[in-house]
Amino acid sequence: MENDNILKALAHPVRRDMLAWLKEPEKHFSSQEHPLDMGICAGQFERCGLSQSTVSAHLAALSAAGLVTSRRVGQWVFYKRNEETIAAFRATLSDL
Amino acid sequence: MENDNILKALAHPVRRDMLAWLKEPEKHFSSQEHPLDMGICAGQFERCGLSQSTVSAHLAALSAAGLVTSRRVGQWVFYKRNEETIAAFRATLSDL
DNA sequence: TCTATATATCGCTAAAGTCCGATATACAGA
DNA sequence: TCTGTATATCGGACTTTAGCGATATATAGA
Repeated sequence: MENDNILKALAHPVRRDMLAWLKEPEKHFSSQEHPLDMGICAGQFERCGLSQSTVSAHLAALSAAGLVTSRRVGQWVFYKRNEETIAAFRATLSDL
Repeated sequence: MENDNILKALAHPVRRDMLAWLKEPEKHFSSQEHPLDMGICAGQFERCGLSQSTVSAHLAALSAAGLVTSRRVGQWVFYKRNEETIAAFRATLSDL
């Protein structure tokens, strides 16, 4: 659990938005065809206005930091928050 | 209270070290000539191994983020943690 | 096997961040 | 006013990050 990757990942507003959206899927991704409890598929995040390749890179950064998990199902990749890592990170910030 | 500046400031290991050192001044800055409760003067942070100008820039980043306060006394500038901002930031991270 | 869709990766450019030495500014004290 | 010390700012080199379009890969379905 390296805090450095996490803090670098959080140092970008788009990635923070993505994490925040994932916190309330039913609120932000009701348009998704797939059931929300599978996670949110990557394409949904293009709503941030950036290109597909850039969105993919942001998701990869969140994933590398351990802030989200991903799972491929068919042609889609579904993302979910990784609450364990997030909670652990928050705990380390208690003694910031 | 701009979270963006704070997270960007925290996204650098040297600046996190600086903040951590300031948490226990007696532990890390016992060599300082001035009383520790005035704060820690900028030069003390050059122990990180970076140049004076770079250290000054890092301190400026921390200050711009509101994570530290600074006070000039004579030719020195003393830095202290800004616990209010830090606590408020930690609170916002509760709903990360 | 062919086509269509979703995602990842590549190659590139632009912008931002990091670092340094040199210089400027602020202050103290002679 | 002059000198010495502490800190800040400037200018430039270098690295990293962010963004894009194009292409590659993975999968589904005909």
